Amino acid sequence: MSSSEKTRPGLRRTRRKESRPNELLEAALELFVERGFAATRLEDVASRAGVSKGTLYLYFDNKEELFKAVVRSGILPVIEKAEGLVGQFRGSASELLRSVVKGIWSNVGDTLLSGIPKLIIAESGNFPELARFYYEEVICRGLAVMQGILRRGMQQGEFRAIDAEPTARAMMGPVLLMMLWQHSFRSFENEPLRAERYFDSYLTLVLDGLQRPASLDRLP
Amino acid sequence: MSSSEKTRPGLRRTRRKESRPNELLEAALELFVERGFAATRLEDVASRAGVSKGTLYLYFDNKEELFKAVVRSGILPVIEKAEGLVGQFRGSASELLRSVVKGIWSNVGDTLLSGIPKLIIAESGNFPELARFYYEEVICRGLAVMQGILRRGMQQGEFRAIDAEPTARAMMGPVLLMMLWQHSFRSFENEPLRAERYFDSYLTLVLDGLQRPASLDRLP
DNA sequence: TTTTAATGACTATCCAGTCAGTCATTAGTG
DNA sequence: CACTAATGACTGACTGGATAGTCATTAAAA
Repeated sequence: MSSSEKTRPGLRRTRRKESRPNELLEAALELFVERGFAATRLEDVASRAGVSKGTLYLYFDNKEELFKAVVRSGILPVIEKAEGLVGQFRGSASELLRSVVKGIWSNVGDTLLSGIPKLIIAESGNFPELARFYYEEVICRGLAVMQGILRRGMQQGEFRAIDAEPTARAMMGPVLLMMLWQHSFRSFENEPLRAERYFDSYLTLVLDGLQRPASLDRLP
Repeated sequence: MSSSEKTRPGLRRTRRKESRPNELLEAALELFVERGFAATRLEDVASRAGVSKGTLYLYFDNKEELFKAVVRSGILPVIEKAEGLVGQFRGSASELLRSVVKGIWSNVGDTLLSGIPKLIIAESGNFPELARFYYEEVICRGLAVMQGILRRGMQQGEFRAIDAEPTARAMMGPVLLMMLWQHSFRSFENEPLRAERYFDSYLTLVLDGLQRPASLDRLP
């Protein structure tokens, strides 16, 4: 369960004040996602970033602050990007939904950042302030984006009248599931389900639904 | 972060060999879900169950075995129940889907057991064998149940032709999301979204889809 | 030469797991 | 039925190992 990390090759004791924080954040994200907050040793984080433990403490006050910095620095840029995309989009709500879902996947899901939701879920009990931060700055804003798409579709007569708030939340479920899957079960699958096939099915499901339209019964 | 648990009122040192394991399992589930595996102190588990730490070791070999027992004992009965329900159900696939989703919610989601998925997700990196067990005995069987419903609906001409494998997985997303939500974000909501409204919207979404049927355009 | 980034040995604490001893219960005896 | 011996469920102080966080020292850069 615990073993010291390999030291990244390179000169020891070089002074690189500017790049240390990001390197430490990346190493910390990797290990926190893999092992969780409590089970991650700061010595391993440091050595994965190619420095000693003392150096880590030059840049972060303590383990908890490092953890918060990992979450904050990783996730805010993404949500801002998504909000921008929706604001400037011209086209049908269905197309917008498609491109937002695929955008989330390519910017987060397919990335180390997909581990952040896992971390927040795992540690929400131990870091309620952090969970609240994530709730307000990521989840609420993310759900607002999704609700905006649904409302736009309804206004344009493209979508049925649905209850936007719970529907938006439900629609994030399959996206979250795929992110968590990456980190928990992907290695057990014989042939991992490709993201493209998954999201195509998901989009077909929510756009067209399962039930055959009654009118089809009249055809031969 | 760590404080000793309140001792449950009652006589100390009563001999209750039969009921200890379940009481310990329940206390352990509560604390593991709240704090995660590594951050849970066995002394707290024991004291929440009203015994001393030594007693815990009479019934479980070590912390890891306790953790595995929590997962195994909590989740297997549920999946077996779901499989039974599907086997004997007579009625439309839509009705079956409704009753399976609501059954999962009332038997797991609304229960402490909803913390088990959270635990597995959080600790899959530290307990790969346990994650594999869960993958094979719960997830695969659960997805098979869902695929069975979809295939039944397609055979009966009730559902469109869809790609059952990824669709089944996507359909579990909103259910999982709601379970995780309970444990991570519910306390932050001003007025928590009621499960009934959520699942009604979810079922409407997947059964009817978002897009208005073209035929509606002909109506006034 | 001065400044300061980087180091790693050190300390203080925390907790999983142990075990010698305690006492509630019950089987055995008169 | 009353009394005692034997059992084993239960306890909690203790130990050994691990690791978060510190700080005097080292050496790269300016």
